Amino acid sequence: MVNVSVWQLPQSRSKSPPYMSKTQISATFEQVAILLELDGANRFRVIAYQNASRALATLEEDLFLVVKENRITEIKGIGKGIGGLISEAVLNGTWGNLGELYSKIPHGLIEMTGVPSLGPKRVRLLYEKLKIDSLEKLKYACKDNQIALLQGFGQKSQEKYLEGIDLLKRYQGRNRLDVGLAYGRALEEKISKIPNVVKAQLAGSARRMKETIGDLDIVLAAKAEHQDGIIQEIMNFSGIADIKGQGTSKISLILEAEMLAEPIVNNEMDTALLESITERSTNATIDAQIRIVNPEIFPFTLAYFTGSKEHNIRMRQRAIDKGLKLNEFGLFSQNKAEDKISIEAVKNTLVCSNESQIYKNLGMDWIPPELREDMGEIEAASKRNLPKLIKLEDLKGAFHNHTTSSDGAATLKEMANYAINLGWEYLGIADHSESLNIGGRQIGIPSGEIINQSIEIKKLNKYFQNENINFKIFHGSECDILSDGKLDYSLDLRNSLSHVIGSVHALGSWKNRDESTNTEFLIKAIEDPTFTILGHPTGRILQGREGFPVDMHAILREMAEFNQEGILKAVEINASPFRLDLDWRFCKYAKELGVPICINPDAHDTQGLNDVWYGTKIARKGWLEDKDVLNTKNKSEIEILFGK
DNA sequence: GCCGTTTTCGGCCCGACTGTTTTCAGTCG
Repeated sequence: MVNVSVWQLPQSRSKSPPYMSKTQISATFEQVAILLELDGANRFRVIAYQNASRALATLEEDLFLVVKENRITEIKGIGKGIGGLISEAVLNGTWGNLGELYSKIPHGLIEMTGVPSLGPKRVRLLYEKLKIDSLEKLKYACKDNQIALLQGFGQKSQEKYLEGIDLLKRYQGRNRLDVGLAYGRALEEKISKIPNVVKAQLAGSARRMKETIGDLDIVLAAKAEHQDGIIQEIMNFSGIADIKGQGTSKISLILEAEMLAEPIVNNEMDTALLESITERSTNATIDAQIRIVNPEIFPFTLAYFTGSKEHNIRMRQRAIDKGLKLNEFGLFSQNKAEDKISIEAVKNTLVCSNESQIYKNLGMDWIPPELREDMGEIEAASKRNLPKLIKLEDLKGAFHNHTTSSDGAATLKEMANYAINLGWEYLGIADHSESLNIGGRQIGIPSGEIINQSIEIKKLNKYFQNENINFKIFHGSECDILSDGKLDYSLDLRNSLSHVIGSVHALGSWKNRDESTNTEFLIKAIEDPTFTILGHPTGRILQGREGFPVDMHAILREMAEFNQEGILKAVEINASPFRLDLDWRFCKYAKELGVPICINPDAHDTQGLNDVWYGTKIARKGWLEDKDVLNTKNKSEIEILFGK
């Protein structure tokens, strides 16, 4: 979850405790886990740091408070050792003896583990035996035939590493959800068309709708006698950059852009997904794993490879508690499963023809894939208490959209017509405010000109009324939150609008300040009486740039207080697949606090309105139901809320 | 390094595939 880019221990800029934020400590522990692995540490110690990192990232409470009250080891996954480190980081701003680990491991080893089939153990061995501590040195050693001569290595490993170094340059790491889905659906469809394929379905993080996708997992069901032939057909697909591995039950491929050559025909997906395909650099690649199983095993394999890993661990534990054993081949009674692993064991499985029966056998409701992150869904499904997740059809409009008056490509009228065709009851227009400049060019609407937009909107609304069209345009603004937390435009102007979406655009000063200062300024903006919705709360661009540091839990708590007093302060899920900000991990907390969430496409053209598809998926991932989302309300309800 | 209603030790999810071995360790998901 944490983007690891700088390999050093954070230094505090604060003059008094808390010296470190939970985000900083969480990111540090993720790095520590990697360094420990390279150091040859016990693998469970590595896992302990990974778990602690995750526990901190999902901690809703104020960390400083937890540390002060000596409750740090009450958090599951944090014991005496790691708890001590956390307290020290928060109260003193120091990191115990972690500094030793950081200076001991050459950081070049980290990028070496990125080479396919080269892991921490072998990287360490290469470093110890040949003093290789960078990709360059590795490349040289391969060409110089040094690797093949090493004990435990050979000619094939050497060739693989050399190839891997080149592939690494084309590999972009994770991919945005839209890009991952485009590749995933393309491969899924191609495989489905092969004769004798009973079923092929995308699993993994793409099925769980994670905001970024590492690699693709596809589960393929076919009768045993057809499997070899099908594997051969897949290997002959165009658009395969490399074959990483191939067995009787699994193929591991690297896909390249040619995979997308044939258009996807899929009635569920919208144009936004198809558009994303063309935006993709043609030289980039994505990894894909295909599992081939007999049809009766399919639901188990699908569930297993949908994950997440954390969800699966809990599921297996639950099976054990019930005297059963769950794996990717079936659900067995413990005694019958003895000594029978893998495909042989299937003869003893409890028959489940779909995923829902697997959950049922474990005394649970079927869990939608988006929720399978071990964020409380196991408990909820056991108590038959899962949320009734929001659907795309529940949306009645959206509030954050642009027109040609600022940096949009479509006119007010074009945007409105498209929204009407989507079946919406309203469209909120929120063009940029006066201060927004990009590259010296003014993007936002000058305060003197906003009246023109207002007149045009009133005219259109009158027309809709006269023609008996149940549709209204709400005139808002995406108003810049300036670096000191003040809002752009005059108070009078903001008061004249139906809604004010406060967004940070000039990220510079926000990225250079610490978390608590940013949180303070953002709260100041939210407190402004004209402020309605917080736009793209951190300013992140997925796979592009990190957002500015801010304590989102604290922000949401602040917004909750206003809502308790009946004053609307909502937070947006920016539905653009480039952003998906608010992060879904905060949605459940917002929901529990009663802070309304708004799924906003931030559309800059008519097609952009379709991005609410992604926003809805992310909202589902964040446990949201229709009642938690502001833009599921109908037109008249919104008129009352906005007072316009 | 964490955890505990078989609790202070001995587990911690586990199977496929690969290459280098001649029975297995490392990597990956």
